[in-house]
Amino acid sequence: MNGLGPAAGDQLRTIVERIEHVEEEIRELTEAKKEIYVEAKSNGFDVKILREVVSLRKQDEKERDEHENLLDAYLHALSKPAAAAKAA
Amino acid sequence: MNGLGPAAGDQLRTIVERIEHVEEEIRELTEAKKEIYVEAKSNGFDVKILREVVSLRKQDEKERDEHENLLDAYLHALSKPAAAAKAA
Amino acid sequence: MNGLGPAAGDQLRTIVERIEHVEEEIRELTEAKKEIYVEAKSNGFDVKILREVVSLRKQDEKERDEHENLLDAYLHALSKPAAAAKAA
Amino acid sequence: MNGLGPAAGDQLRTIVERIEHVEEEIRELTEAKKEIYVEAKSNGFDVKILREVVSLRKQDEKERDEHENLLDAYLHALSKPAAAAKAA
DNA sequence: CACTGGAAAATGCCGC
DNA sequence: GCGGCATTTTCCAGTG
Repeated sequence: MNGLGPAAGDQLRTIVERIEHVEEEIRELTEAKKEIYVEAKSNGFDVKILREVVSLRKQDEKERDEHENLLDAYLHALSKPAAAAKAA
Repeated sequence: MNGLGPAAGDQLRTIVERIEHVEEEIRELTEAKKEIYVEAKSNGFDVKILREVVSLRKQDEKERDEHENLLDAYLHALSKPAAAAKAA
Repeated sequence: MNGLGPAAGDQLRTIVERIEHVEEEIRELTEAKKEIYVEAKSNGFDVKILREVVSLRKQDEKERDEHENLLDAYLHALSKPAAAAKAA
Repeated sequence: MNGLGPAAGDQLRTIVERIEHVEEEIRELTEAKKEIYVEAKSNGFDVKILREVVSLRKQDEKERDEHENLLDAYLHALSKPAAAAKAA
């Protein structure tokens, strides 16, 4: 016995194919992204700076989220009756 | 002067938006992929092995052989008692 | 009242300091480990394979066999044309 | 030929042993850390809160660092003559 | 084409 | 003992 049921082969094939399909789409989009950068470059943009801008916008967002999380964590810890208050 | 033409701002905005859109699609597909694995798991498949299967199908035979040869060489070198591991 | 005794603050401080101290030691060792790999690499070793060797030595034979059997079962199920993959 | 020099076996063994030694030390420290938490718990502390405290102290530090980094990044991007300023 | 940093995956730990 | 979470490890795109 191997832990697989009777019709496992078919199911397995379906699953693997679905995964491979999704991965193929991801690869295509990654390629598309690369091409956008190439096109931008050919229009005179500095690719490095461009990446930096995109990255900063992501980080800004993340920063904002983390702030909220941190705040929540503190509030949560403080709402606990005991040890948290001592620690503050 | 900065080396960019007059409507560079608009162009820049468009570019950044296109990139962010593509990245969003990639995120969604990555999420979809994760869900396929979760679903597979709930159907009794071993996710780790499943990933290994998908990964193996990506490598062509030659690469696989090369990898195994290299790994064998290391293991063999390790099993030798002393400095007898000549580069055969 | 919070369920902690009077000198809980001191105790807490001590505990937190001990934990942070241990974590610092772990960080240092992790760093040392990284350096060993870097050194090995600069001596011409393939780091990826090296990691694989170390990892293989961790698994005992039994686990390795079980893993291979399971992997074989999956690959076998995949190679079958239809739903013939009975749980043997 | 396999990419390994003549005395590779000895060198390899030494490297692997050093790595395994460091990993053993890390395991011991990780164990020690776990025991500190167990001990704390037996002294009436809430382990979950304790972890939260340790983690918050780490995050606080990181947050401060990241703030500086983010600020630096912006300043850096702005000091670039062209595209960055448009993006601001 | 080797290095680096950031994303994805594996592992280990905790509470149910 | 299983699923979710945090930590660690591995992988890969991007850069010089």
